[in-house]
Order: sequence, then structure tokens, then C-alpha cells
Amino acid sequence: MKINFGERVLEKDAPLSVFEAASELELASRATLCAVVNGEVKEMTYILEGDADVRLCTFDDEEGKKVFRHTAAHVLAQAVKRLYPETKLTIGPAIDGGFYYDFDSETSFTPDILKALEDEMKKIVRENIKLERFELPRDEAIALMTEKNEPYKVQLIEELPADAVISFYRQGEFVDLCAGPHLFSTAAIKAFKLTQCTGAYWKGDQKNKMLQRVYGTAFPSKDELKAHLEAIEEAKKRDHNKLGRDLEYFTTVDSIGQGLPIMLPKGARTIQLLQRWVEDEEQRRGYMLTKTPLMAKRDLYRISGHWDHYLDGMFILGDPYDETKECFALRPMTCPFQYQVFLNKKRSYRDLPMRLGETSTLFRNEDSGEMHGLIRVRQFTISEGHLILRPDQLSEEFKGCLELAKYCLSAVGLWEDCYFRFSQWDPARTDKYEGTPEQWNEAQSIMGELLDEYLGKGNYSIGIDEAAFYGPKLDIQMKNVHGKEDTLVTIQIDMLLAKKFGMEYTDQNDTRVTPYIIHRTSLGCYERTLALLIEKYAGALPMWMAPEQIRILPIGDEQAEYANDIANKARDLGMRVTVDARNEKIGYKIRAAQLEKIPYMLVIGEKEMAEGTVSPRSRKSGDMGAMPASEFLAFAAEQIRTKNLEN
RNA sequence: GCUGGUGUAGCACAGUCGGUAGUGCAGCUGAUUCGUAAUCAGCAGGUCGUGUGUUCGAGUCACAUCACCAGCUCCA
Repeated sequence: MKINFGERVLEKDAPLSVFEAASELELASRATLCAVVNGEVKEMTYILEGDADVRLCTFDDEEGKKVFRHTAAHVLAQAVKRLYPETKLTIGPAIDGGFYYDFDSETSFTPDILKALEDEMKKIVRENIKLERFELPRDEAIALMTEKNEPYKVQLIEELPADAVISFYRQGEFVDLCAGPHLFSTAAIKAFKLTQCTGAYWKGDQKNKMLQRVYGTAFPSKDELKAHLEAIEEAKKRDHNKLGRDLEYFTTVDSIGQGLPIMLPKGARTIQLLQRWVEDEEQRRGYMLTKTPLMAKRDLYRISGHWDHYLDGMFILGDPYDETKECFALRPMTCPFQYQVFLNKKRSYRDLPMRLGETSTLFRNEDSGEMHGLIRVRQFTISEGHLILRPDQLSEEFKGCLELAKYCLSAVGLWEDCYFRFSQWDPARTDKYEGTPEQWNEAQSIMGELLDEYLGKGNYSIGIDEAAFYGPKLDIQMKNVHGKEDTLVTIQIDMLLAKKFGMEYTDQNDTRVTPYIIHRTSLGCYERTLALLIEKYAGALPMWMAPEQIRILPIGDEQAEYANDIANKARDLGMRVTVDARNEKIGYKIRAAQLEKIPYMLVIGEKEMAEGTVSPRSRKSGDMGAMPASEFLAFAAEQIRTKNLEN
């Protein structure tokens, strides 16, 4: 048989392990953790019995990281079983940045217990325990897990397909049902940390028992672990929920309620300028502006399907179950309102495409544990829009929506951090969705084709059960500083609601046709976008979006008037400028402006006043030297006009 | 909503064994008029998240509740 290691090939007659094969060619080292054999990740002890393509993996490979951290999860589980033998095991995968293991235990794992578990894990690592794989027939596997009193494992085995290989890993006294693969020995887990313990539902279902999830991370060396933990601490310093409050973008007040932030002057200004910019851009792209009510009677939501599918998510004014009285609900989406614009009169094919845009405030009654700073709130404002289309316009208009989103996200600098998710329905959960399987298949296949064409095959992931109740979505996703993913922009194809609302147009042949609808945002929800901007720029928003762009710092009282003159000139150019005329030393004022992350400070003293100059100081690069006031203003205007993200 | 953690002045924090609340920054007042990241002095600011209980006495102990943080579930 031929064992192909890429550049090197080993020819052998008898079966041998990956490790033995790699060793013969001197390819294996201490850093080698696992191998990809004919496309499947295997451990180094895997026996090669025929021709094989083998790629060895270290911790630098995704596969290596996973195997390493998954083994760390088993070390954790072994430690838990040693200290709390009555604990029931469930699952423990490697994840981005680490691993977790879910346990069912009467004892709740407090931070002190996590410490004790870490100590026990250190012992297990020092004991250098081998991990040995073995397979059992189904009934024996169930018997073993029943004997060990592991009901969750029994359940997992019972759910496996009849022909599945059922594998276990033994490390010393500890045995776990696991597909593997794993490291050779526990000794390699040199550096690890248990980071937190939280709740998590068994199988991710709210109806199931809540288990205890212990999160941890692991590295081959202490230095790498330390660097990782420090990087996380650094990222948290950018957390908009802290920084946004410190820099006075927003605040919250107990008596107003959860998920209802107060936008302070800085936050309100930035959101306002983003909204104006988006509205103008949409106007340029042929959108018509609408302004629709923030609430409606339940009748409207009955037509749209919100009453059936979204009642829990709405703020209801009145008793939803009392049919004898009027009942209103604050709007959670703009769709059914904006459709009324189309429905206002009989429509012709000549009216299409009809592009409707609105800066729309929405209300969603999120569960109390869901809120997060400005990213997840109960009232938010979104660059909402609906395009009503003939079928032949769908492709072109979808492309237009994507281009608009790309333009908007690029201008604020977030596009490079975004990735795409094609959000589909779950055919197994038809109760959550409107429409028939045929309708969903049609909408999803159309969308799939458009995504392949405009994004490229493989440039998006697929999210099952992530669709809206009325149709599939392209979600443009981004992660916050905690690594948590959220949707920034969404473009959705809807072939159902138009029918429900009786929307029709008359085509060339004088027949009535139901239009397609695209639901889309161009910059998403302003609160969330602002949050991600604060995190991306660590509070130092690029000049064109900064709530305060220039601060003038007169050195003494004598320059106050000159400072105000310059401020007024800048204001005439539409710039956001203030004067810090406090009786303080220049270093003090600079420090204050620097900490508030003002893009440019203009230092003005006797010399500047005499010569008609200013001495700008950039928050990024410091003192720029004296220049004529007009020159700086021209420079600043250019930075703003071009939306330069470097300033 | 669920699990765990945290709530002391605008912010960052101290407060021992239960004995009645402190520091720095910010704020205000005064002095200082100063050239690229903190001038000096004084003043003011707190029902210790809220409520109930235990106690002679609660920031400190117990219970409840609210808010915040992380995770789960759910979503833009």
C-alpha cells in the first residue's frame, strides 16, 4: 500500500499506525497532534490498512486545535467524575477558542469549584494517562453506559443510526462515549484554564433540563494561553456596553426599563447623521420615502401572520384575547405598514420596481435575559425597506440591495468584518413558518441561485431554522467583542405576504399578478451598528461619523474670540466643533480631548492668532504643526467628504 | 424566561470580627493666564440597588425583589 504524505510517500505491506508511518519518514514531532487521513480526522494511533493520503496536523491547524481541546474537555470530565462521581456526563466539544463540557450535577460548579477542578485536571495531565479507543456493538454500548449510570450517554447511543460505529475512549478509570479523535495522552495538555460555568439546556432545547456548562480553553504552552487570555481582556476593553457609556454615547435608567437605552447627545448625533446619509443614498438609488404608524390594530397583524407567529414578541396595548374591545400592538416590523403604500391604489407593471424606504422604529418584547447594550434592545430604529417587484426584476433588484448594503457597510468600515449566512427554514418545524414546502423550496432555490451568482458558491454558510416566518434571508453577520454573532443587515425574499395582503399589479396582458417582495436593510439597525462601530474603533469613530469632529483649544483668554471665529467658520462648513475655553493648561485640555477621542484638536495661542494659523493635533498622530486656518478647514472638509476611515 | 456572577458618590475602587461610610478622578468655588496627555487650595456629593427579616445595633448575616454582566434559549 502507498501512504502519501504530500511530498513524501511511504510504501508498506503490513498495516501500521499513522504515527509509525510518519515516524519512519521522520515527519512526526512532539507538535504533531493528529492527522487527516483520506479527508477524515484521525488520531495518530489510527491503523492504516490501505492506500491513504495523510496530512499531519499540529496545533496551528484547525483540526489539531480541535483534537487538542476536545481532549482537554475529556480531562475536565475525568476531573469532574473524580471529585463529583454522581455527575452525569453529556457532551463536551471543542469550540472556537476553547472547549466546553455539559454536566448534569446536583452540585453547582462555583468559581471555587472550578479552581478545584483545574487542580484535579493538572494532576490528570501529570499522570500522563493514555487515551485508548474501543468500539462496542450497540447493546453492549448501552449496557456499559447503563452500568456506569450515564442516562444521557444511553440516550445518545439510542439515537445513533443502526449501522453507526459506537466508539468509546478510556483514559485510566474514566470512560466516555465519544466519536473522537483524541490525543495520545493527557500529558500534552500543558496549559489550560476553566473560564466560566453557566447553564445550558440539554440538546439546546428550552424544554429540556438545564445542565451546567463548564467553559475552558487549552494550549500547548503557558505563553500561548497567557497571550490568549490577554487578547480576550484587550477585546473586552472595546466592549461598547462599557465604552459607549464611558464616552457618553448612551445610558440606561432602571425606571425606564430593560432594553430601552437613552441616546445621549453623542450617540444621538452619530445615529442622526448615519440616518440622514442612508436616507439620501436611498433617494439617489430610486427609493421613495414613507412614514408609517408605530402601531396598529390586531387586525393588521392577523393578516400578516404576526399574530400567529410573533405574538410573544410584540408589545400589546389592550387585552389580546378580548375580541369585544379594540386591541393594538406596537409594530415589531414595518412590512405590513409599508405594503399599504402599494395597496393605496391599483398598480400597473409600470409601477414596478417600487422601492420603499423608511427610517423605522420597531418594538420587540425580547425576553429579559436577551438584552445587551445597544446590540439587543426592545426599541430600535432600522433602515427598513421593501421592494415590490415583477418576477423578472428580482435578480437585478436583489443585486441592487446587496450593493447598497455593501456600499453602506464599506463606508463605515464594517464590511471587511462581515460574513454571509443563507438563512433557511426548518422543514421539520412547519408550525413556525407560513407557507407550503413547495413555496419554501421555490423561494430558497431562487435565493440560492442569486447568492451563488452574486456572492459566489461557498462564500456563505447555511443556517437551518434561521429564516423569517415568511421567507428565506441573506443575513450579513458580524461578531461583537465577545465573539457573539449578530445580524447587521438582512435581505429577504418573500413570496407569501403579498398574497396575504392581496397585493397585485396588472401586467401587459391585463392579468392580475402577485408581486415578489424583497425585505431589506441597508445599514441595519442604527443602535446595533453604532455598537459595533464603537467596538471596531475602540470608541474613536472615524471623523466623518464622530459626534464631535474638532475641538478648539485656546491657550489663554486672549485667544477666545479668534477660537470662536474659527469654530464658526468650521460650523458654516457643516462641521461639528466645540471650543474648550476653560481656564486650564493646554496639556489638561489636550488630555481631556484625547480621552474623549476627538479626531482633531486645534491649539491656538498668541502666535496662531497673530498669523491667522491653527496648530492641529490629531488624536492618532499628535502635533501636526502650524498651518493657515483655511488650509486645515479644507483638509478637514476633504476628510469628511471622502469618508476617510483613517481619520 | 433559565443558570451562574455582580450591585458602596457621575466614574474607578477601599471599607477587618456586625458598632452607623472613606480615597482618587470628575463636579463646584477661588487663586493661577499657562504651548501639545493631569496647576494648587477649598467645598460639595452616599437611605451602601430596593424591600423584609435576624440583632441592642446591618454596607457587612438571611430571604425576597430589581438592575447589570456572561452563557443558554430566542432574535435586527
